[in-house]
Amino acid sequence: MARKQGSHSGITGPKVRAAALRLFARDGYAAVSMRAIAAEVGVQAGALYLYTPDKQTLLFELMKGHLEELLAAWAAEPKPEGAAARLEAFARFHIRFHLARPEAVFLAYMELRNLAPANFAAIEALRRAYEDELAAILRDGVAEGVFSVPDLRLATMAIIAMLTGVNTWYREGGRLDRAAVEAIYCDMARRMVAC
Amino acid sequence: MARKQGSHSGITGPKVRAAALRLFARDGYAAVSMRAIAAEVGVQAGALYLYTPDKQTLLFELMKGHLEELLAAWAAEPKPEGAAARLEAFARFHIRFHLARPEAVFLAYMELRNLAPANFAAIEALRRAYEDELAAILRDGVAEGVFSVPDLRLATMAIIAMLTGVNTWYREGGRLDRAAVEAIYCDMARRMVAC
DNA sequence: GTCTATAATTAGATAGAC
DNA sequence: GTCTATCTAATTATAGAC
Repeated sequence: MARKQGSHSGITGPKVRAAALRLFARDGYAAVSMRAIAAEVGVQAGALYLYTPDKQTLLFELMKGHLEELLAAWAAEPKPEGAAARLEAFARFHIRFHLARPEAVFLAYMELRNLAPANFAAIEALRRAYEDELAAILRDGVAEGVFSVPDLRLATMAIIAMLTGVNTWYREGGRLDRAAVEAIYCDMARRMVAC
Repeated sequence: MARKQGSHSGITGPKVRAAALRLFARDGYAAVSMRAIAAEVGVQAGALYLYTPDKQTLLFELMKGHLEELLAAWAAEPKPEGAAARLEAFARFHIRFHLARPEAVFLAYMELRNLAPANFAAIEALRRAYEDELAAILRDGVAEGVFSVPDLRLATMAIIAMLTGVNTWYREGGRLDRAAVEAIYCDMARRMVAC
């Protein structure tokens, strides 16, 4: 019987996370067995527990990693002068970042209910921090007199929902490329809050 | 041993669907066992199979029923003259209908991947029919010269994503009541497509 | 670091009593 | 119409060999 043994080490950990992300996104956390993840990686189920204490932690680490990467990437973006330009930068960044990792985005939205309470709280805090970035841009725009926003929090939620919605229908090789989609959504976001 | 027997008939069927809806929405289709549904109804697992051939059909019927109800309710709405007024009617209807049944809405968005292929196709057709209702309003508005829409399909998806997003954050007894939320989102939708 | 084997539990669905 | 009992298969996680 073929028995793979020896040192593949150093890469199995990332492979486990990649396989879990792919399968969780495709079939849902509850529907994916540890055996299925192991098969995707090419090891036996027992070996997974060298890389994660349990299935729940695997899910949490994936979601946490995604949101931390999102916040870090936005922090690293150049921030132009003026709220209008910063809103455009945010909209374009959001679409670009989210279209580049559809599986992680899907997971972060769909599997919140499968998080243990403490893990859920941590994820919600990260999400809220990201929303606050957009809220700050809108607040600045109102202060500058370039935006008209009836309700700051609702406008924030509306724009994020609108932008994230791209992931539900965008397909590579479709009618519009990413740049065109970015431009059109940018325009719609600007209109929503323009004076 | 207490053994409930006799004719509770005529109400168990609806109770099964209601229990399945509640549990599927809360825990996810894959995480809910037939035993859990039975316990919620107050019967044993075997009894469920008098009301559904299997778990998959139970999910499909819930989603199909929700979307058919959505289409029928919109068809029954009064349609004012003019695309601008019809857009307002659509936005208000969408928020009102969706906030009234958060569990069914959640299910219809989250459990698409757990549908068998044929069932998925049927659900997608119903969803597309609903999207087409909004697309027709936007097209009429462009023809009337009251809307400016860079891309009809993207504007349709953007408005629906924005409106449906209300369900993710709205809580009864929160800062704004439903009427206020309707009004603000209506305003944002109008701005998005206004000339 | 990975395997095999296994414990303890639970799943969807069916059969037959009442 | 519902219950009890059961079949078959799959689940998470652990123990110990190598």
